[in-house]
Amino acid sequence: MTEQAAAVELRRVRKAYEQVADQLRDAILRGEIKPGNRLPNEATLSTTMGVSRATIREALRVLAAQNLIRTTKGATGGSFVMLPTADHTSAFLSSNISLLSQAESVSLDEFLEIREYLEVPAARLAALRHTETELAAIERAVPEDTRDLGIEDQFVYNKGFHSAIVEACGNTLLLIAAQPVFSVLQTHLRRSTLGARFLGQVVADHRKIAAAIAAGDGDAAEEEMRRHLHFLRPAYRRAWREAGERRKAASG
Amino acid sequence: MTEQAAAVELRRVRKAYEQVADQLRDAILRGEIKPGNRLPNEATLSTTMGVSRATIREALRVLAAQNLIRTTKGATGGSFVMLPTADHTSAFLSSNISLLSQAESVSLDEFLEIREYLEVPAARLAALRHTETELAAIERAVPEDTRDLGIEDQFVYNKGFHSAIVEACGNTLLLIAAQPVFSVLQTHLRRSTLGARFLGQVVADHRKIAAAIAAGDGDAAEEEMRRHLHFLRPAYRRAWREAGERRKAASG
DNA sequence: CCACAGCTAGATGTCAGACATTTAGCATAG
DNA sequence: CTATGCTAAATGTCTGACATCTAGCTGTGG
Repeated sequence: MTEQAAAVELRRVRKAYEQVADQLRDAILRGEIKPGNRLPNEATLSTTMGVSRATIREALRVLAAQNLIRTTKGATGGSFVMLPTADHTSAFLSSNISLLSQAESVSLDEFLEIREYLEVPAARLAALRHTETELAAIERAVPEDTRDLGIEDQFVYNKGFHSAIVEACGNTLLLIAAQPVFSVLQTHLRRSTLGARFLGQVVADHRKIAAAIAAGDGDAAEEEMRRHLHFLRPAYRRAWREAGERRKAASG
Repeated sequence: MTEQAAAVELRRVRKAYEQVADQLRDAILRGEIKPGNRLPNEATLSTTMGVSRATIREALRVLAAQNLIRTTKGATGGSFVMLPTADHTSAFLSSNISLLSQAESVSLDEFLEIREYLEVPAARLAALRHTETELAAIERAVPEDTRDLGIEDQFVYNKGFHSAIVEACGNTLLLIAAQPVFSVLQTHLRRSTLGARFLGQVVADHRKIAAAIAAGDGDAAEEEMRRHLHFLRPAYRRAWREAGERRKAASG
């Protein structure tokens, strides 16, 4: 038997760059290196940790991809600890759930469902807590007249409107969660063809929601947003179905 | 003057490894390389993209950090496209919002607020849609008798209970969003001291919620969960305040 | 015919050293 | 005083070599 050695408590070898990344990440997470501080330069890290500069660099790329550091060139350059922003987090989340949806491990209903759980409260909170600036942004995101707008412009307004609301709700976490959901839904809708009637109704809904928010009427904002989201559902279902067919055609 | 060249439309140089990472990411996101497929090996990528292997490797580390690929050694090894799982996404989100909270750019109220928006609907959905297995998991996560449980055990049950519910709600996106919020709140609570009365009430609440879910009563589950979360608030506020003081003491 | 040890090919992991490039600040000439 | 150019310090990139891991093949003894 060769298995007697099993008692010696052996772990899988962790790759050197993973260990380096882990150590640095822990130091950052524990606050030993604070946001804005510079890490030791690559040569120093290399000698103190006993690995080559190439290994150090691979570890730094990992941390950079996680938005924990940012690296710049030049005499005053180096790797600086950075706080991940809401935008970073949203962007990452967005690409991840986009992949999940592509792989059909998340259904359209799940997207629609959680969107309602996030944006309906967001509309209420926006009505109750919005600042002047935020309200102005919301109203600016509703076009005056839709007739001379191209389809692309409509999408821009659309995105701007929903962004403005979740930003006005005063809850960063809600913002982080809601943006990616909306963004994934939109990329699907974008490939579908939409009628003028539909687009007109969207703008009309937006106008009603904006009015409720401006009036500070949380109940109305909530209700209008809920109706709006329900109104959108058939369009999303159609777009989703079409996307599924495209995918099937491409792979078959 | 040396500024006349401004007309030539120059862009900031993107680092080579970023360009490589972007190209590969796009190919993956567009579905040109499907989950499970293997990327060309590093040497091949190196020659076809016209950069050194070191550069390729740095790009691969970036993609790996974003859970888009996984790299293994050996003859049949290489870099394989991988679907990010809900767990991966949750874990990343968790570390990001943990940092945001440390930096005090997200307040406790925001955490409590969004937790309610996520877990209250989750309780309702769990009541309406749970499977046998999921219900069993929920009930297993409520201890029969709390008297012989250590504080650590209570935390384990606690975490298990909330996990079981969001898993039973049948919405992966809700799961992805709710887990990190809960997890960050718990790490704060864990460093606080909690009385036996408090812990007893927590278990009693959990039992009521579990009963409502078992009965398939969505309204009751929703209401009990809301009451439970409101009951918890003072404890979180105290824990959060203590954490703030600890931080201040450490830095001052 | 089977089990097993060892070999081998193919891939990633790591190292060392060199050179290129960028950037800020300093020194210097006009 | 200003503009120019030099220099130091850091990251960015390349090259080539060697180490290590892993699956599968291969040959051999039972």
